[in-house]
Amino acid sequence: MPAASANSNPTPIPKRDEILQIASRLFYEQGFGATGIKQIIDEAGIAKGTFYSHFQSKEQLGVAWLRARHATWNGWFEEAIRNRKSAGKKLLATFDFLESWLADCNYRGCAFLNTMAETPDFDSPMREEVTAHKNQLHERFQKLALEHFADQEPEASARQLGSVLFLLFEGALVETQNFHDTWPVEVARVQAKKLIEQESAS
Amino acid sequence: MPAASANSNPTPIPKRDEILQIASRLFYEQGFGATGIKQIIDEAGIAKGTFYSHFQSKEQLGVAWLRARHATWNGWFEEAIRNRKSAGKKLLATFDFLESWLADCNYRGCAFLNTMAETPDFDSPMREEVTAHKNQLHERFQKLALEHFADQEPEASARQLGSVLFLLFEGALVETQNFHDTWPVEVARVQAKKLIEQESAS
Amino acid sequence: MPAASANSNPTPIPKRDEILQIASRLFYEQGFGATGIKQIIDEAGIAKGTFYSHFQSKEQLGVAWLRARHATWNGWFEEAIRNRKSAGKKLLATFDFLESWLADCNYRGCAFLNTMAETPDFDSPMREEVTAHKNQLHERFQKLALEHFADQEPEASARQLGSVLFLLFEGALVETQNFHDTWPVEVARVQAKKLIEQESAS
Amino acid sequence: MPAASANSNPTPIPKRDEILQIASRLFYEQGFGATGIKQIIDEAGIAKGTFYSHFQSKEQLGVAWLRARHATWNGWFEEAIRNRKSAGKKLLATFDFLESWLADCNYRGCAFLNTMAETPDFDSPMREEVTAHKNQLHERFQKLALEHFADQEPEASARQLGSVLFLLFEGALVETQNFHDTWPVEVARVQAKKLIEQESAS
DNA sequence: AATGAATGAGCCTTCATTCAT
DNA sequence: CATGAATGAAGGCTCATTCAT
Repeated sequence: MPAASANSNPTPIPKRDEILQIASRLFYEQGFGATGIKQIIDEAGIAKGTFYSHFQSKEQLGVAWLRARHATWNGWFEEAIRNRKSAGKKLLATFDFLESWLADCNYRGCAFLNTMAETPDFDSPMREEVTAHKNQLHERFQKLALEHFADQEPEASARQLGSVLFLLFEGALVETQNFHDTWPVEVARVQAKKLIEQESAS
Repeated sequence: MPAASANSNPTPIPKRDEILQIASRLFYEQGFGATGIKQIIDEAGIAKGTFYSHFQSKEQLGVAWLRARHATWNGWFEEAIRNRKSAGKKLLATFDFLESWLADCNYRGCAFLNTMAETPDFDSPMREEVTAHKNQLHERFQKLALEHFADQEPEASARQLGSVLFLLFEGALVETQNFHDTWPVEVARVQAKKLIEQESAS
Repeated sequence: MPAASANSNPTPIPKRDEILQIASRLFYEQGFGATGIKQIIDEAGIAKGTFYSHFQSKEQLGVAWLRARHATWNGWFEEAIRNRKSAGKKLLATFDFLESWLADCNYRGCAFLNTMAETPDFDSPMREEVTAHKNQLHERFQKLALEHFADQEPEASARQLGSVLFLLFEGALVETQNFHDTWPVEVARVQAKKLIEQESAS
Repeated sequence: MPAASANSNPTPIPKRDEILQIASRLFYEQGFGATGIKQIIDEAGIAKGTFYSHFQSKEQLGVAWLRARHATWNGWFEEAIRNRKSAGKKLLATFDFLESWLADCNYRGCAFLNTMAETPDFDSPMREEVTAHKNQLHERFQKLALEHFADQEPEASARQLGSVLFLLFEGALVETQNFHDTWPVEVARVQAKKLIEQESAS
């Protein structure tokens, strides 16, 4: 037995993370409400009590899921636009990212919007995560828009364009999920290109 | 007893309709999954068996709900744009309607998109109702766009604009629900106006 | 098959009553809190849901138990004093009853006081049953005392004696349960006799 | 580090005592069965294992609670009668003490009788504490009665009176807890006075 | 001593559906 | 058509206790 790092467990994933990982998959694929604690602990191979020693409640697990998802998804998003040379190119690239991500996730769509749909209470902890996530995404679009339109448009106008691109992004996301077809992304991208380039040209 | 209007029975509301009406309210406010049969029959004041003599299953009730909702919501939509004198005006009016409807429903949003979010199976009966509803709405936007842009744009371009307006509508809908604030509708309306009028001007 | 009353089921005990009967035994023997719904339904041979179609909640079952117990126990009490020729004799007979009942129930004591002990919340539905039961028992002692002392004592004094006999009864009950020995009943009876007869003599 | 009082450790409260103190409050207020280990360790700010290194089991903690409670309550009792000049006065003073104590504890009543009620097994360790406590209290009443009635009554008669006063005390205790009203103490005190003084007079 | 993850049986309650009446 | 008792799996969560660290 030379070292613990040899074969089987190179730091065997802290149990809490394993639970979160399994739950994340199930919440995303089936929905938060449709996923029971039992399924999570069965797939994790642990006892009920073990689960509750790691998470106060199912809702707290839901919050942890959305927080982790926020980091993960933002990572994908930023990575996808990182190499683009300008803010305009980055804005356009978001729609390429949208298309490939939605195909990859089998059109299950946005974990946050799906959660919002089954969480009517606006003040619930999970809804706060949803709002925070979308707020940040909206701000990201605005920041890119401000950068791109800075020298040709007044700030208010640039902000409006950032919001429009955000809404096109969200609309395309939701309708691609709905139709299981990426035509909405294509439509949005075409319009986005027009907005981004036309303004430059005028 | 020749006619139902004869004596004892002023046909108040057929029981099936009453159940559907109550269920519709609950499904919309709380979500389909979060609403139990028990609550429905309790509020309707009927027995379990009575419910199942009217509806095969909860899912069938869900389908009936979405079908009725489709008719109702489309009625609101058409009514809201009926008086506008041109297709362009009608397209713009859809955003006014969106704003007032979302405020009226306490930002609970779209019954169809909410249902989609908690129904991962694309082939399920309820998802079919969702897809059908959004398909028709999209076609409505295209039809109006074709009418409005008919003489100044090629058909493909008009269709693209119809789809863009649809995506702006859907994006604004979803984000107004999310933020409990109508700024997204305002953003979408401003852009919609630009698209509708600018094209006319160019 | 001549009649349903022949052999097996002469009105087979309504299921609700059977549940109540089983639960009553378990609540009394083990305590309300220490008895789980599972044990009740297992002994009744029914499903969880069946239980909940008969009783709203465990607490409601508890209330039903105490109400039934009130009727049963009062029946025993009244039966035990029924044949005595005078109010004084009846008052004395309550202590004979107390002794034989406590031995019969294996010194498990009073269902109501036991329930009170594990129900700190004074306003809870089960506590209300306890208070009502003891109130009525107290009033029974007072009524007998008024009858017995009517012509030799002012009313207030007769009431005081009724209450004293009630407290002796309750004290003896509780301490016989505690010690698993009926000496407290004996002590109480001797004192009761003195109070009942001495007053007559003075 | 010769003595524990040296530097860092002003020995605030030994941890075991702190646990016991917290548990005592919770057991008394909520009942033994209704109080979970988790609540105790949470309020004590310690870990599960720490708890079990101080107490073998919940039941052993229960025993420790009752032993400590015995000492505490007896202290209150003795303190309350200490200044009275005679055994007769002391006997009477027990009812004054009863009244003020029951009001102070918010009518939660006697920890021992409450525990008895939820502990059907007569031979269990906790029941032994209950029996021991009540035995000693009964003996205390007898001792005072013997002292008070010594020269006017035969011993057996004095003992009987001691037991009667004990039963009145217990009955008043239990019914004051039940009714959340001290009338039972008042009734018992009036009778006690009569017994104590009348015998002296006869 | 002290930690807190792990256990597994148990808590009370609700689920959608069926079926004998 | 209507009733509501019956099902059995599942819901989220707590229980007292153990044990490797």
